[in-house]
Amino acid sequence: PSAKGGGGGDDAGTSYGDRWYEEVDGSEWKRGGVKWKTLEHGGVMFPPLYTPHGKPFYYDGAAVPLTAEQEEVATMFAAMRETDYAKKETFQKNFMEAWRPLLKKTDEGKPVKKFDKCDFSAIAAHLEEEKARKKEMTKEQKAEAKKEKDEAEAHCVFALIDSRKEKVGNFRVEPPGLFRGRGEHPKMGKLKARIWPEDITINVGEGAPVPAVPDLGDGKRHRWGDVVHDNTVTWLAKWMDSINGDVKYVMLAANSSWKGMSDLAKYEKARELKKHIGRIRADYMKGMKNPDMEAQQKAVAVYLIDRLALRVGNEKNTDEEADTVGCTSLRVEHVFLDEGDNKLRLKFLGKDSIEYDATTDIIPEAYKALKSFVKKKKPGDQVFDQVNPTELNDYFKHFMEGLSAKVFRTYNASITLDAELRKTEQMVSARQRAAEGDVVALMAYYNIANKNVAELCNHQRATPASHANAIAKMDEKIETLKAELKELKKAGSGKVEAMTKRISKMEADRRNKDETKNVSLGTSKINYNDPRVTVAWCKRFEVPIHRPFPKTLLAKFTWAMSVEPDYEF
DNA sequence: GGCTAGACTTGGAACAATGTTG
DNA sequence: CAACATTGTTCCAAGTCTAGCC
Repeated sequence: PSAKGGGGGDDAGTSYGDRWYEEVDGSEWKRGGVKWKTLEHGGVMFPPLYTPHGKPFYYDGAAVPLTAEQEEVATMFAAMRETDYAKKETFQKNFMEAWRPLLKKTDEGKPVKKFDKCDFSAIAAHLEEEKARKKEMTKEQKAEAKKEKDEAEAHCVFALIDSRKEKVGNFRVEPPGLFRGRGEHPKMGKLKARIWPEDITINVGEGAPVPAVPDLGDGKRHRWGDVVHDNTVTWLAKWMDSINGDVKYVMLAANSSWKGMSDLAKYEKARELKKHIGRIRADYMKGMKNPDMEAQQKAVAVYLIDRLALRVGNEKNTDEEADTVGCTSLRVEHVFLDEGDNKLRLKFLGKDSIEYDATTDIIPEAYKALKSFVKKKKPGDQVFDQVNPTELNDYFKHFMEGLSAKVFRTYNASITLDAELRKTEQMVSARQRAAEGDVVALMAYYNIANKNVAELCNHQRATPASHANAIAKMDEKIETLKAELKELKKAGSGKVEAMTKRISKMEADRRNKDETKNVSLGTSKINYNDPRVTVAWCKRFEVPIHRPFPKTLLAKFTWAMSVEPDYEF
């Protein structure tokens, strides 16, 4: 039970209204603290039960009749036939292993065992047809279908929490399917089981009505697995995932007050780090000179987390999960120290199996220390064998309450954005403003600042499918404009200057598009950049807030809108 | 103390809606 | 107005981190 700070009486901190951000400052948002007094909601929506299509499946050239249960899983695979997953051996193997027990129930004499002899093409063709039929629906039909869906879900969309109406995020229970792990995930292709009401725990206020168990259409009367009244958590429902055994939660949407308060608390914590970062940096500089190996490793690990914005790198089980690493789990094979004096190259797969590959100038002390850490070790050995995330996070607590490794990422991202945006006057020329218009020129610069943060955090994406095409089109356009320019020059036209500008703008756009083809800008905007930095900047430069923050982000960040123009992270 | 269940944030891709263009 | 591109939303996987168990 957390006492409300700032004179709110001895009640738990849940008495704020819709505009909670005018009343609280984020400091009362505590893990394990009381989150609500009353909680009422409509429960969850289940995916429809499987309807068999009866299309044939062939094994070794012959049609094999499938039961509904068998066909359902075959159809899951058929739907993924053209994806990269379906071509991977691990996926095929896990899929067959999941499918076999179902097939076993009926196959006599002609067991379906070898993946290579399976032919899903008729089922795949059927799925294509269905897709085409859906596409051919008229506008009216589509609208009608959407209306029906919305009506069926309406009771789940909002929750009533301490008299506030709050949007629920993911009230749809995940449908069964073939697990799509990222990277080389050992479990890819396994069957993710269907979730039934009996698997679900509902969390609801003590006096509130328990949400009705929906009729699934299977003629059975279902019940919730459990109903609890836990006011120290923010989830409305949960169930256990059959792939990894971890818990999946139904929580509120990003624009809810709970997420907002938590967000505010997160950024305030990161700002708090500003006051302590000097001491922390001084301490790791000292630590690198400490003859004790453990002290040295801790110092260098913190240095990398701070300067390279690495994640802490918790332990992973490579039999059950993809082999990815973070700072403390780096292995010798990921570290290259032969790229020049005091140059560190790190090449490893991080979260989501996204590759980190960058060479950074580091301080000589860290370079020297790293050399000693990898000495006499095998490629598969840990670089930081004497430190682990728990120890690091305990150590951080000596400097600041609540400080943990991830705070450094938030801190570095937000402070970078703030610093970059402070250079706006110098970076956006009057000429550019005149040529492109103020808002366009300013937003181009904002996006560069945003891109710098994304690169700091190594937020990458696959090149969009349309990229090459789009670039080719732009090139073509540039060529035409250049030809036009030539004509204008020849004619001694007054439009030469305007055309030159137009071309350079176009070329800048092209360059920008190409340079950001592999950069994912959204993640830093949504999770790392203190929104108040952006809001204040918009106010200072008279940029409409919807330019950097489209509708959903605006809703997510309502708490940040009233910040003063001179706000500093 | 070490371990892990549990809760919550972070993450890219897939999908849907909307905007642009020919 | 269809085809395509872009932007916005949903999905659900994959991290972090600590309370509380032994």
